[in-house]
Amino acid sequence: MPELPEVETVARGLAAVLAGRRITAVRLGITDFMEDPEALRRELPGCRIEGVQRYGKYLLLHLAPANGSGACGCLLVHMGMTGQLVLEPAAAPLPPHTHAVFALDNGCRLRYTDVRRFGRLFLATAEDLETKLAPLGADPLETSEAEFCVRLACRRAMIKALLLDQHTLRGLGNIYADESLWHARIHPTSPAWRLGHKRLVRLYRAVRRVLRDAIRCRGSSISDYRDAAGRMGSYQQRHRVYGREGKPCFRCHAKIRRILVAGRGSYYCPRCQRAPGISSRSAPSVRFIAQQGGGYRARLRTGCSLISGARSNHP
DNA sequence: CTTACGGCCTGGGTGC
DNA sequence: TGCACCCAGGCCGTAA
Repeated sequence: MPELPEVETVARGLAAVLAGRRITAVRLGITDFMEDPEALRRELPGCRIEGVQRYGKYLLLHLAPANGSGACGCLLVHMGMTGQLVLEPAAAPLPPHTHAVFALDNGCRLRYTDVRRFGRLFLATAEDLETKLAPLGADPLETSEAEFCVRLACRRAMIKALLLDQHTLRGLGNIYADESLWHARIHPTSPAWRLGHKRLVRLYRAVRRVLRDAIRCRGSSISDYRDAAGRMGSYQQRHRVYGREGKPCFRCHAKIRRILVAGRGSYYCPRCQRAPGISSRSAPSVRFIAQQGGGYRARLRTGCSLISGARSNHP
């Protein structure tokens, strides 16, 4: 399940090798998950790959047109749950469920393999790119503590749902949301606005630490994930809660639980991550907000308006 | 507008 | 052996 760290790992792996390469041929298999397969077949051959970029969970291959004329395009790849984008010698045998093969001018090929076909392949114009990417929220690794808090502090939804919501923050998925909440000792069903500034800061730091560590480990390989060279990541060995139902918490040895939050299986420690509203001692609640006085709320208000203004000028 | 929820995509794994 | 069913995660439409 490629989330931010996995897509970042793939993007880095591809950027090193793909920059400057030309696509010589395109071969497609099952195309029902591509928006316009004909456009891929028609437009891609001859294109030069200018660069590779990650945006949330999207991978962007920036393209220069075949003969130097015409509009620049961008191949947008979302790897869904089981997508793999792998660069390998053209002679390697193609694994099952390979649905797109891009031959390159250096004898290598880039293949897209996806068992579930929950991924997306899309040839985008600058305009398409704007439509797709502008609504996405902030990148947790490029966001300041203040902006992170402002985006969440005025929301009434459950914190786990918000971490998963790509319009609030881009790049987090189920694994890293759960891991971050464990590190920050926050219960997944806590309403965001009840967390208070202190916990939001803790969450901000946890999210960034988890994502950075996961990138360092080249991502988590739960089932299908492989990097651009076809290698597994190793962050699954560092998972503290994800997939560990019934096993002891690394901090307190309580049994990890699994509940459904926002329709997703969510793992947490019932002792370290207290349910909201149960312990009046630890709940931030109304008293906390009252203590902060108008200053805190005023900062939220101005912050919110700043954000909504800044939202429209994404790349 | 915000939030909650259900359904959809697909096929591997499980249990009978 | 075969079959039905559950589930994964992102995203979208709908309803409150």
